[in-house]
Amino acid sequence: MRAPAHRQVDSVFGALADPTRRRLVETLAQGGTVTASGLAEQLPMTRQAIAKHLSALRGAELVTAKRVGRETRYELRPQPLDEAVGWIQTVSAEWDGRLGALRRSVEARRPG
Amino acid sequence: MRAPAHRQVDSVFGALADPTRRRLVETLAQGGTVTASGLAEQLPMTRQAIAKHLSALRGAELVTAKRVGRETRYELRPQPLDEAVGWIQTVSAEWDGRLGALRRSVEARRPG
DNA sequence: TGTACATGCAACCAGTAGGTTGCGGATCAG
DNA sequence: CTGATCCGCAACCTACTGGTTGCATGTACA
Repeated sequence: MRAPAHRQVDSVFGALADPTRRRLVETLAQGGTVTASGLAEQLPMTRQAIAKHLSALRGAELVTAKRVGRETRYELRPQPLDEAVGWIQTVSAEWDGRLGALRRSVEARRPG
Repeated sequence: MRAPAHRQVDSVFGALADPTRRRLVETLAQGGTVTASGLAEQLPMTRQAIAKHLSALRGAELVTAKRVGRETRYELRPQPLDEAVGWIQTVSAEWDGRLGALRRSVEARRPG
């Protein structure tokens, strides 16, 4: 792995920050329309706007693009989502651990 | 619950999209310095910039602010992170389910 | 071959986001 | 009281982002 995990977490959270992009991810997860034009029909914006969003998702490696004839099929690739979940769980665990330590210290201080 | 979950997911992913903000969350999770001035000393930017970021985190309810004397103590509040993880897991589950259905259909079609 | 559809690329535009500086108001220490 | 902090608010600037339009390319098909 060439790129450090930080970069990926960054691009993944960045990609997920936009509601339209999350909507696209949801649609792709459900196996919905997989071309930019098809997706554009379901949303109030241009095909090019959708294409840009798909490009961002591809940048985060959340989506793969495969050209089939004259159309481009997009497919979800959920692995990078694990990176995001991993970051969150690390932070949560650290926080919980610290809370646990605090709790123990309080109980030690007040042994009644 | 007054605010629909969508809004919260939106603000949470939005807050987490910025590297500086994630850094702040990590520091707070480790129980590090909890005032804007203190955090500013550890990062190459102004106290006001940090304050803005903390404001964004507070907007996502990822952080609570408590005034103590002349300083403001910030504390992590990890619950909203669960919303984000929930969204991701929903998407992943749908995708996996669809892949499972596809696999079953393929096997049914090719019963050798 | 000619027409219609699906893309990609580039230019352009308005709004927002991240950052800075410059205040003025509280609060603690001497 | 005075000075040193710590803070919040507001104005301002720049860069990026989300969107649009226009155009040129490539593929399907009659």
